Amino acid sequence: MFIDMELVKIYECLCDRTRLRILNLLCSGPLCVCHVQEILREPQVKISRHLNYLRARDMVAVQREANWMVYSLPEERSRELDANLACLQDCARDDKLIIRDNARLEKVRARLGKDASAAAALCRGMTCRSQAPFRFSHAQP
Amino acid sequence: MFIDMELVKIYECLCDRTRLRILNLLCSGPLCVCHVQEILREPQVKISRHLNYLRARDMVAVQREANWMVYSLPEERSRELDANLACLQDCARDDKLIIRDNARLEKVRARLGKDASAAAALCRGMTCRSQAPFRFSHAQP
DNA sequence: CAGGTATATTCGTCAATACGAATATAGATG
DNA sequence: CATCTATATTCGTATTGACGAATATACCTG
Repeated sequence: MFIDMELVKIYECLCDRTRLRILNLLCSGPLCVCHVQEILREPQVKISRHLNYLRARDMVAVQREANWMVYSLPEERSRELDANLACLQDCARDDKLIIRDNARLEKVRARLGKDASAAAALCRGMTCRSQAPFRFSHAQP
Repeated sequence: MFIDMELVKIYECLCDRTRLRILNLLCSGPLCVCHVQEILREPQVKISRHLNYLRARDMVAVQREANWMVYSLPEERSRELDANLACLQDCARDDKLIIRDNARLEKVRARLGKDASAAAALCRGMTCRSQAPFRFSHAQP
């Protein structure tokens, strides 16, 4: 209804490079903090604080998954948010950083794809009952 | 090419209520400061400072017109800027403040329409040779 | 419950920004 | 040149946000 209630808030969330990258990632589906961290290659505190910033403004939703916090876009999204995320995806598609992020994201998703339950948990944001959820996927080569 | 070069800058410009309103106005064509001021009903310093902010980031262009400074969107606009301005126009179309701004804007433009040279100068951002450009249009009822 | 892993919070600091009040500037006019 | 009008700048201040280092919390595992 009023500018500040939604639109300005959206732009405030988008006007930081790290948050913009995070939101771009979440457009492809839910992710836990460590995966965001792995993809952006930024320190954990930084990621966590920006996710907190986004959460405080209802731009993302969280769900605990054992030790992991799975962040996703909120299920109910305003028209403004949807429009701006679409615009972002369109604008960012030829940005080098975003391209690199998306490439890394695909790798992570491919890796998760090997563990059906972990991937399913990530995608649904629901409980994963396998013995070591996600664990293997964080091993570095 | 890189996020910060264009996209973040755009969002920084949009993440303030006053700047967002100004940019919405300029989407309809050039305006001088006093008209922006009249439409937004905000103090002159505030308008001037935000216009300066936008100018420093190449989000608007200026042209002096006698005593008046005529602001407009830059002629050459990046794909990102165009996309985001279109998105803004779409999102803001049912915002009460924006609706009120647009209504006032139409009144100003209607008033200017009576003076062909003043209106033309505004629209083209070019010199107006009539004796008292714009003057009458600032008179309050 | 001891220890590990994933994530969040606190703390101190630094830079950016928003604002109003007062003042300065640039051009027009008489 | 004195003055008026439109706009910009400076000043002082308050708020917000970004960051890294260190620490805390929550859940899991043995």
